[in-house]
Amino acid sequence: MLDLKYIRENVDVVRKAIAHKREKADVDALLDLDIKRRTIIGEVESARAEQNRATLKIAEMKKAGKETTVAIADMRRLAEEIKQQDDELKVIEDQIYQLLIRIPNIPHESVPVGGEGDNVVLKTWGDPAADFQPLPHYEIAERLGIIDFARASRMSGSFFVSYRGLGARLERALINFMIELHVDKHGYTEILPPFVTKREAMFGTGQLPKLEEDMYRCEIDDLFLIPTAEVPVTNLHREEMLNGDDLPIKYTAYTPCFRREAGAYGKETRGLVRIHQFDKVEMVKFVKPENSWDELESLLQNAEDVLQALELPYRVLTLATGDLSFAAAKCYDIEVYAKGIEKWLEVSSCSNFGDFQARRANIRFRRQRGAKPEYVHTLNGSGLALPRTVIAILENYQTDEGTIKVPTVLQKYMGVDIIK
RNA sequence: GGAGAGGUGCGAGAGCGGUUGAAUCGGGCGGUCUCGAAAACCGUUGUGCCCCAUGGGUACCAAGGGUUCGAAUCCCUUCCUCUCCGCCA
Repeated sequence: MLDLKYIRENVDVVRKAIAHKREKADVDALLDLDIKRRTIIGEVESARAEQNRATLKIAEMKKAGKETTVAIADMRRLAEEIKQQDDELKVIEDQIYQLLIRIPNIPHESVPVGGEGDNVVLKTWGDPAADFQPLPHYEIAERLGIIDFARASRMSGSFFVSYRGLGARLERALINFMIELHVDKHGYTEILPPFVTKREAMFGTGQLPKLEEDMYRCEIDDLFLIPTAEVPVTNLHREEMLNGDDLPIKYTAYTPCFRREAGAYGKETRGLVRIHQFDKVEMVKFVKPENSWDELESLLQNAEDVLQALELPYRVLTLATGDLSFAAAKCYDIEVYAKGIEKWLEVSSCSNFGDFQARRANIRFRRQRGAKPEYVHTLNGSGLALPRTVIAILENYQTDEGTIKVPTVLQKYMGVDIIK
């Protein structure tokens, strides 16, 4: 959410941001309502001031034993008026809020303007070339009996999977490896949060109101299954005043993620590429405003470190404005190369949200005791999403005998050096 | 699931429906004293919004409604915390 005052004073910047992000938001209506709002506030508040004065006078009159019925009758009328204006104000403020929460964050100046085709490849690491054509992961996994697509679909529907034997073990190995890397080497604190949150939490990080259709929801309790650990972990500090000395706060968390992927069924989603439930290790940071751009770079580096340790080829993209998510000011995508299906697959998005989420979730800090509260900046990035990492391992570490070598860093977790 | 208790400022904690933005204590900050420190004493110590803006106004005592001329204080709803009983991984 942007600051209303900021919008009022920077209309053009906001308009441009909306256009570049290919969002729809009615700035004119917002400004209109803002003017109305301020007019009414002026009226209501002077009426209140009068009411407050009168009310003191009545108290004095009573104390002095004077007759107050006339004064009270007058006040009754005034109170009625105030109530009416107040109701009107409330309607307007609600309308303003509804418009406000639909205005996207403003892209950073370094973000290329355009759509998906304008994403910029920032760098490529490792070698995507293969010396033989490996099988797609879904075939090799099926053959080795480490992922069971058919039975998972039978009980839960399509796009759910069940890992088995060393497949399940590989999943756990990756989770442990990533968490330990971020905790031991990158200085993050591990969090194991709830996997279900309330509506307000989804609002805080910006999933709602836009993405309601993309989430699983427990109707009776109005609770949502998290689509990413970003939601519970960022919301840990919702409505809090943090101590400036404690910043930056860096959390990493493993959670399963649930996404309905409504309307996303297509032919490019075979196997593990797009599933309704997947595991992910996430990194979340709360930082001082002046540091957030540096923190974005180190966040990206932390995510890259995972792929480098796994020795998987990848590239980094700077997303163009049109591809940027609603709440992000800037975002890097990391895509791992899968040699079997011959595709670059997104395994991480590292974003700086500036104060956009913090304002919405009301996460602030004070530099020192007694200093003015300021909004923190929040960032998050996957480190990494598991299924596509598994795809890359199954395809890139495949041998021409149809076995899978276990990446060196995972061997101590797997207990074996080959899956056969 | 059943029965209770409670949610007040940075913390603890008070608050007959009318100078309560909120007593008191503690903490923080500033000062006096001191060679320095401690102690003691004095002062100070919230956020948002609006405006004819070095000032004025208004709102906020979990959240939202209601009663009233006037609500932290009374009523209703919701959320959260705690205790006891039951049930359960």
